[in-house]
Amino acid sequence: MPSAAERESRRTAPRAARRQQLIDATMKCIARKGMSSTTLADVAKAAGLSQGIVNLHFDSKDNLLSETLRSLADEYRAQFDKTLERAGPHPAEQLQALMELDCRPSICDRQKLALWFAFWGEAKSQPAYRKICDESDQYYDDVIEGLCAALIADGGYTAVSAAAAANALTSMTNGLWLTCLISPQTWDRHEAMDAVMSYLRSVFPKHFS
Amino acid sequence: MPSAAERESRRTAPRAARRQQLIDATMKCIARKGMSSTTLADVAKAAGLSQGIVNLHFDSKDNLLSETLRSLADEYRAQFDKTLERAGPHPAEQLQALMELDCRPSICDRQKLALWFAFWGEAKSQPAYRKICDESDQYYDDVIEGLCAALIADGGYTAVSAAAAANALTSMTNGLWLTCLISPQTWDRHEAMDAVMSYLRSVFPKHFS
Amino acid sequence: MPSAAERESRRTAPRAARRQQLIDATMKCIARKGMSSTTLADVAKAAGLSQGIVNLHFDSKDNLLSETLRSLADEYRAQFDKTLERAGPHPAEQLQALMELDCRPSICDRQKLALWFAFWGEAKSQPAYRKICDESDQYYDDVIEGLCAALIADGGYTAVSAAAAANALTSMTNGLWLTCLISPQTWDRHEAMDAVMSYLRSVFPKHFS
Amino acid sequence: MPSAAERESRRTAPRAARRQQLIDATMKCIARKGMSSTTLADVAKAAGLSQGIVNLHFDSKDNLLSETLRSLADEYRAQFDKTLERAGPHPAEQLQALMELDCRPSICDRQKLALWFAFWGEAKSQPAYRKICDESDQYYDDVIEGLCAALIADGGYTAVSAAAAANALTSMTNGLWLTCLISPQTWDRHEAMDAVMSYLRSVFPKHFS
DNA sequence: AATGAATGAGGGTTCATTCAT
DNA sequence: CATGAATGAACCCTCATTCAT
Repeated sequence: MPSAAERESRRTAPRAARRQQLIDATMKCIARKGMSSTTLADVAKAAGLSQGIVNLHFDSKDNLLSETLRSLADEYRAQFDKTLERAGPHPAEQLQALMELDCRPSICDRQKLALWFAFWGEAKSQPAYRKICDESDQYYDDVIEGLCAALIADGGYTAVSAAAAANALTSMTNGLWLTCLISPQTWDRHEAMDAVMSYLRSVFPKHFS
Repeated sequence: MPSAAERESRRTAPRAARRQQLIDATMKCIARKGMSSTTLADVAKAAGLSQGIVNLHFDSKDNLLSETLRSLADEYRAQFDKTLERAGPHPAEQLQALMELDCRPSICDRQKLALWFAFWGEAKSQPAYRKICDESDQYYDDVIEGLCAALIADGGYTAVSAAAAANALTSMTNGLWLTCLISPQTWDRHEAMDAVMSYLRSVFPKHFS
Repeated sequence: MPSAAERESRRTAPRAARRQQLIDATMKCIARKGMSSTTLADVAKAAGLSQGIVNLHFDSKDNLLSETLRSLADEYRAQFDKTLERAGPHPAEQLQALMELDCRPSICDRQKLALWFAFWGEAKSQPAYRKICDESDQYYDDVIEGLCAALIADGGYTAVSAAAAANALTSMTNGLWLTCLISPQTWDRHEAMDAVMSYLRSVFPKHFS
Repeated sequence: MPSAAERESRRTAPRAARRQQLIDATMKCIARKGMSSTTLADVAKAAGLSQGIVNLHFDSKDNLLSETLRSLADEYRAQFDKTLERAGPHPAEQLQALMELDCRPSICDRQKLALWFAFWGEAKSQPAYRKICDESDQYYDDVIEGLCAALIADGGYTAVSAAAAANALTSMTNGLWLTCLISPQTWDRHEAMDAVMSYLRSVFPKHFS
């Protein structure tokens, strides 16, 4: 006889699993067909489930999409934090590791990027999306600006402020993603990383030789 | 009484004028409601015309959207070329002028950016959009890489290739646009320009003091 | 200076010509695309004229279609009467001539038959069509029944009434048209005429050896 | 409580039942309003169901119409075969039974005939319709020609070929239907049958006294 | 008399949502 | 929980009709 905890988990764990299964299916559909062509029927079929399943678990399509974006954002954040944690202790190492993360295939593949841009494309008119993105972005900016500030303090650089450097770096990775999405055939992972490193070398020459 | 030329234009020009009127209305709608919520009825109403007008002039919604993107791209290109032409003769001046263009209100306002991101969001699944974007992007890359190459040759810089610099610069402006779209309250035109200039100063110190 | 009659004809004759031109175009369209797919734009284009022309000359589509049917019916009637007139004096000759008319290419071609069946297909729900058809049909039946009666009187046939024979004959030609329309590849003009003649020979053996 | 078979049929049979229900509604609408005035909204309302139901079960209006014609053709064929089967063993009996079938109210009523002519009216421009009609017609022709051949062999008739007789007979019934549709007030079931019998008596006098 | 741009009602179709099973 | 048939609002698109030129 299952314990109360077991019963609880048996009731909730599958529920969470179903939700994730549907979110995964949603991601696949949006990446493949685009946001405006993705229907709940597509999602259900991609998940191998029945028509009404989405409304059962997410109440509405809007909600499913928001949760999908949140899942996408959480996934990125987890990788961000793990990368930061596993990098060496020095700010330069950490900064480089974060830049490399954004060029790594697990982040920078057209499937994933299509998702990000799909949501960004609706962000202006969907405050809910903007809010989800904004929360994390704020955090990333703070972290990167902190790392830049540490390098500036350490190296005695005077040509650039921490804010400007952080701004430039995060913009650069976002912009590189766009090229990867629009012109995949001219895009090259190493050239992208080169561009970022060229900035780091120029701005923080003592740390990135 | 209209001249022959006027009479001629009255028969032909209105056609182009109507199309532009509808494209403008489409832009307004997409910026306001998002791509997936924009209906032909919205567009017609925004243009102050009747339901069937769009299909009369564009045959299909798909075509209207493609033409809208093309118009958006043409408009940017016109500004790009004009900026290049009006800038001083020196590559450094031209490069800075182009970077400033991307931060200027006529380009970098949330209305316009929402449009760009709306189309980029569908680009993966709509090859037609990708193609339109790609054509111009190729050209911009070539121009900017050429300017960077000129600076490198002139200044004897060795730390960076022209390709990497161009890549970094265009990515940066694209990325700055995203911040402007997503986090308008934390976005600042001068900080954005600062970030770009910090890169130029670092990479081409002799030209951007 | 034109006389009143000339002025009149100048004003009306072109008008009649335009109407016939549009009716001809309508026939072509219905035969080619079917009644339910024929639009006024199709008709105007087939006539080499402009969009609004039909409503100018016929007020409405319904009216154009009715007039087209009337024109079709008139054309058949003219041929019917001419055939009757040109046939020899004997009822048997006249009857055979009329039967041959219905198998002649000028009547029995798929283009024309498609028109007839298109109107018959709408006849149940369009009393106007039924009325137009009915008027002539009445007349044809009378003529043919009269000829049959003459033959019966002349030949002393007792096996069949004039009404039944007329009924059988007109039905047969109508039915042969259907085969021509539906199964054109198995249809043969001479076999069709054979079938009709087989009836005439059997019923009126003294007249059709 | 439903048996397993009933439960099974409740999941599958309703699907076929719904389709037939919609086909019946379509027939009613076409007979009443004509083919070109029949909308899916009409059909749905006639079936007592909702707007989207037709596309749910038939995917498109075109498909619904084709299936309706097929149903109409199948229904006729079933009656044809049943008539053949229930008639006596002699070819003459069978032939007469088939001719009587075509004059029987279950076949030859204006509702049904309106349907047939509606489809024939579009047959020229809709090969799909022509194909459906053609298939069965081929079969009917073969059967009737076979019966005529048997009679000719049996009676030693020389005046007519089996093909011509079959051709004449089927044409006649089709033609009689047209009169029933167009001139219902002058149409008489017995006169129609008389016309057919007059042919049979004349051509096959030994079998139809 | 003729044009053809414009209208807007109404068509077929899609799809988020509901609900009986 | 899950299904999938059913709904009906709203979409894109067509087209008969109007009207300024």
